[in-house]
Amino acid sequence: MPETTRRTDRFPGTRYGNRPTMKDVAARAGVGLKTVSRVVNGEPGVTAETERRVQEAIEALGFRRNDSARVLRKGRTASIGLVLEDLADPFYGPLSRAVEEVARAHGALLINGSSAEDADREQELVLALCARRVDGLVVIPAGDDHRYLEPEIKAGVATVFVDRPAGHIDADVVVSDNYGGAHDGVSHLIAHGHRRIGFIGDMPRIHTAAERLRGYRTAMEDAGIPVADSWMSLGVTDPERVRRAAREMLSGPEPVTAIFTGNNRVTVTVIRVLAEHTRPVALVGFDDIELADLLQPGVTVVAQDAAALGRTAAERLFRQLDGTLLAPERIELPTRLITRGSGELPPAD
Amino acid sequence: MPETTRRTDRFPGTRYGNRPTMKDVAARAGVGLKTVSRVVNGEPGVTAETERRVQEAIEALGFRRNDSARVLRKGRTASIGLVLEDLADPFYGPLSRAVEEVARAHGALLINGSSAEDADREQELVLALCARRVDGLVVIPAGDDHRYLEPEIKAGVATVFVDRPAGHIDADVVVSDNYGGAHDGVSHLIAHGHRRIGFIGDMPRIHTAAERLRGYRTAMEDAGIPVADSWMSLGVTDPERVRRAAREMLSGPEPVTAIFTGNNRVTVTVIRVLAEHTRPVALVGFDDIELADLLQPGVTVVAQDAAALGRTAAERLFRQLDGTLLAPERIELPTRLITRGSGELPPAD
DNA sequence: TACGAGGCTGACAACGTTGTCCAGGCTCTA
DNA sequence: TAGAGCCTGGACAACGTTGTCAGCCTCGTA
Repeated sequence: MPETTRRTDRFPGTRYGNRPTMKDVAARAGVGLKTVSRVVNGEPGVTAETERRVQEAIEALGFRRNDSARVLRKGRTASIGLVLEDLADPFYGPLSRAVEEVARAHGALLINGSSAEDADREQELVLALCARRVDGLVVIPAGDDHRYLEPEIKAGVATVFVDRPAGHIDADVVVSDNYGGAHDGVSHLIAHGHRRIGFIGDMPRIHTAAERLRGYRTAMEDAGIPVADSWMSLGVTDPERVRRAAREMLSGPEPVTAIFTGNNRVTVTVIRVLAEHTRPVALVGFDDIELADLLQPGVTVVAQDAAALGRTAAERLFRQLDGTLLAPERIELPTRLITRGSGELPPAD
Repeated sequence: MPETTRRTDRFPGTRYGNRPTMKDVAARAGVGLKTVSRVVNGEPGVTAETERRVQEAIEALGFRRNDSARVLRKGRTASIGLVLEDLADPFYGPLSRAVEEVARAHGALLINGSSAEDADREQELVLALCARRVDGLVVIPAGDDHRYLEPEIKAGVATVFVDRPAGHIDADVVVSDNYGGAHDGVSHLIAHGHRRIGFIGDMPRIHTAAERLRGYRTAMEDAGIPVADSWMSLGVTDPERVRRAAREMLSGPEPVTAIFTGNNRVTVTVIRVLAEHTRPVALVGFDDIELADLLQPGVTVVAQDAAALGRTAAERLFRQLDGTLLAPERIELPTRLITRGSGELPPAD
């Protein structure tokens, strides 16, 4: 029975049960505490025979090093935090996975949490992660003021923002070329003869939404097409309202012949609306969606590389931790137009 | 400047930078260490005036409690681990999110990792989580021997397996009714007149795959239909081989008129094959897929409730931690047949 | 006025690990 | 054979926090 058994009496709430400690292992192996530490960490300076005895004791007691104590002593936790909007969103799965792979390559674990698009919850999560002393943070911001992070960053928490820039602080950020992608997508529709093109996107206070809107506006302007207010629907994101917005654009006095959708969720809903619609309407969506190629017609999209966003951000994070990184920077990854049919439909008035 | 500044000189590797500690806060506020602890933890027995002074010092120094030290002292980490196959798989997103929500409701953080369907990596991850002293583990097993977890469970790490049962140990497990779901799906095809029904699934050493295969076999048997070997393709999972397997079934001497697919990835590939195929072939797939309703025809599926799996497992985990839970149990959640068209096509010979 | 009760506060040890430093035993050489 | 140098092992403090406990101060009451 390990020496530490008594503990439970004093802390009935503990869940460690009676985990053996290095002290217990040392006692059983008949060696000093530090010798056990050396064996566990593969440090040199231990005879093969002593090592064998220690290993045997470890085995017998089922000892496992307590990393909390280790962290306390060493100062590094070898873990990083990832705060995103919603793990269940198919866009974030690959991103999260990419961050994890990079972390793994650096021997770090990933702690993550969903902000549910709520600024307070984002802050709560981030600060909880800081209290855990994660070495670094990858944050997909929900809020637009991140000054609360200043003391943390000053204290050495590496931080990289992804998908949207940080608010009111100077930090690394990795984003997609939202403006350029939207510009490409809308120009593509224009090149196929469309002039009355609708836009359905999120609230412009969200950075990505604002940039995509700007891409739409500029592409129209570049082509010399004045935009009617009724062609734009902003801040609309729940399916029911998207559906209504789409129907209005399609049936107004100046009905659109094409729609550009600002994110994957909107795209899916609009596809449903168009499926019920008799007149063919062209569609280009921001973000790729699964099975887009199997629909009739295939859905033309402006695709972001979610995995690349995550990978780039995580790599930058670890470069901050290495100390090989200098000033905060903004990195923009290109988007890719994937033509599948829906964006190449001619205007049908 | 906080007193702990010196630290950096001694441990140049540390990333804490110079984080103020409670000691620093105490010094600045002119109070004792324990008083700071009381304020930080909202314990009673502190005058309003003293509390104000402490809060002020906390603010000024940017202090944040070090949870590693707290954990070491208290014994509970208020974090749980989730080990799954691949975060990027759309099936696991909602599951992971559901686990997170339950954890959040219990004030715990979620640490997760992908095993990449590799048994060694699963073990490595699980043990790393145990070294962090997570309070509990939710595991979607990749390997089939979990005896390595015995000392951990004995030491008090709550453990729940999801989606597939644990190997060689007695532990809580939450699974879908894979057998029943597959039986329903295949019976549905039979009810629509099919007799030559193909099955494409994963290796039967994977529990879910074996159960689904059993559902297929039993449904056929129940209908008195002998199964030709050429109708079954097992252990096939990469797109190229699935494609080949499907084509062979469709063109053999006894061509199938319907296919039952064993998981979402297989289903997607088979949909692609059928899209190029002239003769209409019925299809029912295990697992729901996004946009399945928008394809022509809509894809009939046997849907699992991934979120419910995660939620149920996590709740059980916390009941283990509460101590309100008794013996390990196996919980089976029902599946649901969603008819959308592809499963209702009549046989076309 | 003296005394006890109760409210605040702080000193101290402990959580399990690792870095530092020293002791003792060995080998090797002059 | 003595001294230098190396190798192995252990004692001890420290990481930042919390539980225990004892001391002090104030207030009410006899």
